[in-house]
Amino acid sequence: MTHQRRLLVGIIQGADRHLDALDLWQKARQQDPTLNKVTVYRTLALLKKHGLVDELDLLHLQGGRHYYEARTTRDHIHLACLRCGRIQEFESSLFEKLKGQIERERRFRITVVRVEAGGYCDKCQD
Amino acid sequence: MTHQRRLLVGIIQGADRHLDALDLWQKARQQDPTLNKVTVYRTLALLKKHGLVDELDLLHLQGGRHYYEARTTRDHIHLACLRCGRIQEFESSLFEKLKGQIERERRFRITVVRVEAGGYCDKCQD
DNA sequence: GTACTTGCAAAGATTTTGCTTCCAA
DNA sequence: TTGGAAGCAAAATCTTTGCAAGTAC
Repeated sequence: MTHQRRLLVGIIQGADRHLDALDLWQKARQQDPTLNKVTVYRTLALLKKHGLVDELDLLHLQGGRHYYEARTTRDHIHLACLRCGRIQEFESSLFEKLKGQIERERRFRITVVRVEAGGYCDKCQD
Repeated sequence: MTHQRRLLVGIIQGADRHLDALDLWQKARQQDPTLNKVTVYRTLALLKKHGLVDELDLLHLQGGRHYYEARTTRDHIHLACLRCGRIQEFESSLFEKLKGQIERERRFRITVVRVEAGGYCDKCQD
């Protein structure tokens, strides 16, 4: 556990929105200007491999980057508004049931699941 | 409607697996060797914009590329085995109910939805 | 002390853009 | 004929790799 990793993990856990690698690097550099972008990518890969962060695309609303969030106890769905860009999160017991159905009917053991819906949020409908 | 577009659309619709831009280009070149890779990207962007193809990442099992499939009448879930790489598709009325719940409870009008689950398929469990 | 991590530079992979020429309608 | 599309080359974006030097334990 290096101080670079401690710093990056702290930023991800304290984030109030989804960060991509560049966002994370820029925030980290405010506290440690020598921290290299490559270290960000390597740390994200490590955290992802260990299941501590989830990787999202948010439907590539703004290019091909990936966003990261600390894994929480309960899976949730991301709703991305195609007009205003707002990202909402949504939890549902139906979603939990759906995962159970997949595990039972296909005998597929789920370790990571990503649900992203695009459309128009309540504020962006005519 | 150019012959390049006709060719690319035909390949996507006839595909028996998920193709990325390079796959598509290589298949297209067999029939029209002058077809440019850029045309593939531009055509995919157009089809995506018009909702005729869906873009997937399949959890980036092998790098950061995108995969495309012709949009079908019914949404489905992609199950990616982290060990053998097999991709399964799964349809479920629970999934339809879940979408309905989101639309009702959040008043969010869904136009595109992507569900990708990673884990271990029936053949890859101990 | 040693195995693992970092920084740096460079390369790699994927996708996009500018611009000219061409073609479908 | 004309506006949009394709081809080509080059650039932009995002991510990974090789290697020497540094650091946690």
